[in-house]
Amino acid sequence: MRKQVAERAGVSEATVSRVFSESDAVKEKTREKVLKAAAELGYVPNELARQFARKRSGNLGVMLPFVPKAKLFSTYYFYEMMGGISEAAQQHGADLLLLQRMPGEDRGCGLLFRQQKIDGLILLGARDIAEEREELLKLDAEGRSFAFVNQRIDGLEHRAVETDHRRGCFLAAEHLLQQGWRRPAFVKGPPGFSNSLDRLLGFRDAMPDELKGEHAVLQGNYSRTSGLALAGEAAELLRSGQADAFVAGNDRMAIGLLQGLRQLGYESSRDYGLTGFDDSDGARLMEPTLTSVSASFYETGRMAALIALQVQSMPVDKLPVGLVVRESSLKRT
Amino acid sequence: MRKQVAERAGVSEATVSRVFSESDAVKEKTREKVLKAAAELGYVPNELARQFARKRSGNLGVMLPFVPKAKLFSTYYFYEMMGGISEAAQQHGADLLLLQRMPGEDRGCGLLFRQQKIDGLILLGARDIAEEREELLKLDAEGRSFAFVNQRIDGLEHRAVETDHRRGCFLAAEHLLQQGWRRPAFVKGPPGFSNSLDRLLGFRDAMPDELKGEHAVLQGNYSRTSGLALAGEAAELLRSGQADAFVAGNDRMAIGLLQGLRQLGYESSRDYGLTGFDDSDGARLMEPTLTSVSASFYETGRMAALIALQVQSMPVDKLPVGLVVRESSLKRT
DNA sequence: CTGTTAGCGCTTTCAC
DNA sequence: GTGAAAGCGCTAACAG
Repeated sequence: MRKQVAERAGVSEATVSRVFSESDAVKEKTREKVLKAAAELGYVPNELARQFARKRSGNLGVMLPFVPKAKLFSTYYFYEMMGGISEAAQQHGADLLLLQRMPGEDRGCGLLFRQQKIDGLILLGARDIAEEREELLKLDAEGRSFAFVNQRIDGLEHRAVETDHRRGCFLAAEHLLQQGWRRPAFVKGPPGFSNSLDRLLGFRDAMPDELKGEHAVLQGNYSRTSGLALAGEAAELLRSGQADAFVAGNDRMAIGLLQGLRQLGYESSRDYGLTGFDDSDGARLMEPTLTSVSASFYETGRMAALIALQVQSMPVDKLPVGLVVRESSLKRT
Repeated sequence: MRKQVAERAGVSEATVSRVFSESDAVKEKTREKVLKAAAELGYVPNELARQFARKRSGNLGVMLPFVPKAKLFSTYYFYEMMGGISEAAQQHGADLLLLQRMPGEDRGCGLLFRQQKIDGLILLGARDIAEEREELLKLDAEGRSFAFVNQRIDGLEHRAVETDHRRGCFLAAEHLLQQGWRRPAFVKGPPGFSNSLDRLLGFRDAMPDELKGEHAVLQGNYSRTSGLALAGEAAELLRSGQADAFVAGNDRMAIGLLQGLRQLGYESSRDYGLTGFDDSDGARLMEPTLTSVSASFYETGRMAALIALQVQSMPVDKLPVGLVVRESSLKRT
């Protein structure tokens, strides 16, 4: 096939290759002849062969955490992130290979590189547990090109792209206080994710000295269900006056909490203040609408892709966040 | 590398290949020797070379429609579908290559096959427009292995996996009538998608004879915003008695409509009945919760993948749907 | 600028 | 069962 193109154009196969690689300088005249011949014969270079010869698959792997039925991270988060990743990949001519971490066997990420299935990798649900940290450190030591998202792992700061979780929850808590709520409590995400802690720290940053050590912390797991389950505890805090508002670690928990508290007769904005985090679609759908913190996950994904594709190294700063004020946190007067 | 493994195991390279291909019969003894040698040297076959030699990339392409900022399809729909696709792919040893159709240039799907980037393809946002139909018919004629989802295209029935949209809306409309609502109206999805029409037909199926030609139809585009925008028209129908309930083509429009009507003073279940379609997360979040039709998009995706991977041909039936009754459609007495 | 010549790492006949 | 040898379709020196 390529041979015929070469013949037809009166050049060697190598020249055909050059034309399609767009790399080497080829005389414009020759170029045209080759392109014409190729068009006439309907020739398209075989990417697979090209990848093989170049020893680069051209694929950017995206590793999803194993999400059984429960969605580990909100679909909104996922979708936005993928959008950014996809854009960056497209811009740099990479294809996206979607990988899913399996429950038992974790087919080490390193394998994917050694198999040459991918040139770069983005990890989406990375946790800071020994097992995983070890694997990633090894990957880094091997010089693999990868990035992960919204997670801090000692020694791998150059591979992490993070939103400013801390500042986000700071803004949320500060806003509640400004609204006149007196004793915010925090609804925390699961351990294993550094952002669970970071968000709590941001919340604390906003507390006045007399509350610094005093506020309540409820433990959830970022799911709506966990928020729902915490409603009883939350109601007790409200009843006893230990809290009059909640900064939730994410929207899903906030939404669950709101729904649970409603069943117990408490209405946000009237009886308590509430904020979420992520500015997900759900925040807009709620009644009342949920005050939240927007973090550009699209940009986060784009950034991670750029790092994994080695077109850019880590930015110095965390990605910015913004408070989105809606009804749930406003104090009805 | 492979050579060393061969030497160390005292066999030829061909045998090493055989062991890792798991295909040819190799004496158990030899097999063990090779595996041992490979383990000691940390040898892993290069997938890229293997794919090249086999002339099969092992990739299942998933083509997403171009979704600028507005999400063409709900993220829920997408996520579920991907789950099913991913499961099937994993089960059959295929990797997922995520493709995104670009706005202007549609880099024909055929190219991906000719480049050998993919062995099979799933189209997620296929529309029945001339341009697209033509491309797909050509693809089919070329004998490419692909499948698309929730769309009917003449001559490509064997490549489509569909939910029973018609029955879904039939169930929804029937339920409203049983609840005592007298004049349901339909909120239709955008043209170009056969399911927009199918859902309308299902709705009609449920209408008693005297309403068959009489019911109102509002035109939306499957987005929440479009539902919101239709609230004025809907309110007018309610006011004039031309309608007292709405069967929406999907949840997003139903949610938008519910929100819009609320602003105008109409409450679902009290002032009108309402159903959605998709049983998305949002349906559960609403207040009141939204009655909807659940369609197993997970299964849809799985099915499509099996077809695209040629492990199975089209099932005779459309995938089943189920009514999920929640508050929005119940007549308050 | 262009042609020649080796491979890339694996699969796959075809003998033995 | 196993080995030898011929590619797969392209890239990448190296000459000229």
